[in-house]
Amino acid sequence: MTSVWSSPERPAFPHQALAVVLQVRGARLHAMLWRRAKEPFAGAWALPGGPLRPDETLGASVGRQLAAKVEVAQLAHLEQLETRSDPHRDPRSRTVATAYLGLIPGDLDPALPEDTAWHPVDALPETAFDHGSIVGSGLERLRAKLSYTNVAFALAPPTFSVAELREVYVAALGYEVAATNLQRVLLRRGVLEPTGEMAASGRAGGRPAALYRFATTTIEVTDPFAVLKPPSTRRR
Amino acid sequence: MTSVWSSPERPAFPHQALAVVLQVRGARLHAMLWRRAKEPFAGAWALPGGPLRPDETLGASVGRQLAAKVEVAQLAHLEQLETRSDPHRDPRSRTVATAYLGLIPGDLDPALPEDTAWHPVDALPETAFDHGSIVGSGLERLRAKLSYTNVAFALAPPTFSVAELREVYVAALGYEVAATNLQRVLLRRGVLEPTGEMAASGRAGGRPAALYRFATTTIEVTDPFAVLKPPSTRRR
DNA sequence: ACAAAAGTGTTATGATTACACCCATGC
DNA sequence: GCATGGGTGTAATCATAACACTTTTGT
Repeated sequence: MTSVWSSPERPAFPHQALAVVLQVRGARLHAMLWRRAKEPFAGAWALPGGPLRPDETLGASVGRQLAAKVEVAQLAHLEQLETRSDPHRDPRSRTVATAYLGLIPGDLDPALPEDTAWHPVDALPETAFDHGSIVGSGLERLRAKLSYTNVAFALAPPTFSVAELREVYVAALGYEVAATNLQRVLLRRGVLEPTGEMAASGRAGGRPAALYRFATTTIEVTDPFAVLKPPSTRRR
Repeated sequence: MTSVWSSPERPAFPHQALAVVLQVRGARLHAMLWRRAKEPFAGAWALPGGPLRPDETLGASVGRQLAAKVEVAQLAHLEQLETRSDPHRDPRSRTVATAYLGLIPGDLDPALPEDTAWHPVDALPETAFDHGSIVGSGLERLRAKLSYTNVAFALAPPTFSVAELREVYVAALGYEVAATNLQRVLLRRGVLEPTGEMAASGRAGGRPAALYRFATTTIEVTDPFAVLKPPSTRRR
């Protein structure tokens, strides 16, 4: 199945797989973008991605395209975000695009191609096509999931102190989070577990921090029912 | 822009827009499906939908295709769900499909074509393609959103007693919900407002129920931070 | 000793569940 | 009067936020 047929009855559309890749760098959340050399949007920044091939799924396609920019193994999480279909989103010709959200742990510093760079999500440069608003969707999704799932495992290093984890949350959420409470919430939910090891205390002294890790490195819902919980089963 | 070009560099794919349309009927949540007459999957039940046209968005396409089955004005809510891209999801030839979730208020009983019928989501008949699992995704999305948004407006009649609303929640969530608490949660959040009117009391007597309506008929997040709320701004 | 950083104890707050009880209506 | 629902009052539970205080380290 290397070719796909089309007819007036079943029109066909070029399809792009795009990725919003996010990473916390220097206490700020950044998105990976590459600078377009050619028109349209020459000089503007675009999401990594490219055409879907005849024999791959969108997920596989995103992985493949991303491999041109970073080592894909470094992506700790990848999920489908949304599909954009405005007929004029690409001025050249109609293209449908499905965006994914990818997350990279903060301890990695993947080598990037010449044209590719990290940009703080709260100060994006001029973006190409509808990519700016797609980054917005990715951000929104990440923020929502940080609060009721364990996704933070995909942004944090493998092992970390609560203070470091707090930085990740603050960078991603964009507001202050108290380390004390963060620790307790995540421990009670069983999201974090102590490694038993300690971090060296800083240059200025201070009690050395205990190191933690995420109990799971697969996304899981940790706070299932925001409300309207099913009736409690226990009798008293 | 009535035609779309394709090349080995930019392969094109037929694209379907599908809809998971849900409604509470007789205290059970149902999905709208039509019975396929032709192969493949002759006799199996499929989601309404069809090919994306060259000049429409996916959202518009879903609306148009759905119009062939129900009066679209009856859909109180429609949102994009996900895009399926398995190369073999359609055995005839590769097709990408984007599914939407549509909700119809319980007081309506739209006329359906001959081949189309409602099926309880907890007892679906044999389904075509990957449509069964797409219904599953829709259900999951609905259940999650019932708990932190006001989506229930799209399943409930315009005006209702708390007991009726409770039925909607029970049918959609699949577990018991106490009317007392449901009322208080939704009132406190400002999701419901009293109409001032009363329902006639039933044949067997009983206190007449007060009628309520949803304050908004647009989806809104009503329980924003499951946890990790931003610090409170008020000083004490 | 003292400053710095981490972590624990403790209280307050707020939302929600559970459940007893009171209210309004038809027969 | 009494059965049938509907609605309110209230206590118990639980998760979280806030903050004081203790612990452990470097200088």
